[in-house]
Amino acid sequence: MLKNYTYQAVKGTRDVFPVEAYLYQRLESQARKLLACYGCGEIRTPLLEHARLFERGVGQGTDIVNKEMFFVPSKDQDEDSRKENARQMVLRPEATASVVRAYIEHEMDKVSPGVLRYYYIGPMFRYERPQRGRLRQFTQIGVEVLGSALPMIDAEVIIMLEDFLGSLGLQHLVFLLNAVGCPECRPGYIRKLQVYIRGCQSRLCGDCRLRLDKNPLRVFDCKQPVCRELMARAPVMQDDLCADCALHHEEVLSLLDRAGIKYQKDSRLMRGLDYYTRTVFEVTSSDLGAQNAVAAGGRYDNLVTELGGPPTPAVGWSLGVERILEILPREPDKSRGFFDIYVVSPGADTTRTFFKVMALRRQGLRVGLEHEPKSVKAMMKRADRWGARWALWATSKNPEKVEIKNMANGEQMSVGWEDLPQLVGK
RNA sequence: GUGGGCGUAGCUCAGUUGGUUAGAGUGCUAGGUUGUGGUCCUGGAGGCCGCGGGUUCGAGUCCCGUCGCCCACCCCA
Repeated sequence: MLKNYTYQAVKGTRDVFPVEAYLYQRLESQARKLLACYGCGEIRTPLLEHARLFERGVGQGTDIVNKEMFFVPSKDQDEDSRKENARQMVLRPEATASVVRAYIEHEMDKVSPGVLRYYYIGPMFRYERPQRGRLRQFTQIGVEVLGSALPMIDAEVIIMLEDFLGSLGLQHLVFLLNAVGCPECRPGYIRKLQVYIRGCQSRLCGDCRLRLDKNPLRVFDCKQPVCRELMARAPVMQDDLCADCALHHEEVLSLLDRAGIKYQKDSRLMRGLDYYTRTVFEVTSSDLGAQNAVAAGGRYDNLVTELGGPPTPAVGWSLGVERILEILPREPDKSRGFFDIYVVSPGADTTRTFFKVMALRRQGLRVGLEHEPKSVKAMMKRADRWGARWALWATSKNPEKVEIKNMANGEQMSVGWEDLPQLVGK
């Protein structure tokens, strides 16, 4: 809107002002509280990682590393090597690989033997075309549990997620579950699937013909009616699970049943990341647009060795904070209660009032004070808009006393400055 | 990367087949109420109609370009 140059937020990023930031804070503190009950400790890994980590960890064939990474050129490269080396660092597109990297790098299996439970909260970056429910910078809350292959851990992690989503009072959620096998049984299944798909290749859409060789499992995700219909009769992984995977899956299901978790088995559910084994799951919401996944996760028993660590089975999930916020029931009054006290008239001695207010703030009261006040009427309006609980007048006659009005019921009284903390205190 | 839609007060949007001074609601502001908010009434401020070019006597309106936003595909949280 300015003449020549306008500064605006980078595409796919958003500014969050206090009213909305408050919603983030509440969601995050709820998550921290609940996850701590499950024994998860917070882990903070850098937003910057080497591209190699995700190429190896998430997988070369995935969109996330193929076309969605934000590359960060580093400063100390000379011009000649810049082009090549520019691919070295990226803003993290997800955090599982980072957590595993940190786990291996710090030899946590030796530092703290046993099952380790971590959670993280923070921004992720993916270079995608923005749309509803899809930002280039978005926030994830995630959990990673390392060190156990027991089905009970799968169940625990899933219950944790269910518990959290349930505590938010979200409606219209669907919990999808699948088993995707392991290196023992998956390759055989994929060959079988390819044979089936090849059989009806001519009827598939163009995209799916390409997927056939690159990643046949993705054909299950296709939304074309023709492909869906054909894939409805395709062989499913579940019938080809090896004995261990089948048993594991059964036990997870039985635990979830006993926990009273409602889920749908979905043999078409294929996570888009290469590292998943055995249990995968996804929570979707019909209140969102096309990007309807609220949370997703699964078991990744081979990722730690893949990244050079000791054999360490693991499970985890992550959820999209912005997507949660979008479907969270909105409260009508957003900025209610921002101030405990709002000064509508500083009186004759404004400096004195200034320091009185400072003293109240040091005692933990949230006090609003305008240094260039308008008419009292206007100030009252502001006090109301901020949702202040009390409006305050400093009186010129008696500087030790103030007039104070309860904004909720209109009652007004005269008290000393020193009485305020007790009167107003929560 | 591919489609489709949309850019007009801070915000949500009207704006006739091109026509002279671009509107409403909300918000902001001042007053009605000589320190008192949430209702009501009255006044005021606030717009190069995204940007650039073209057609025309005349463009918010038509054409071209460009930038931006949104939605969908793809993919995912």
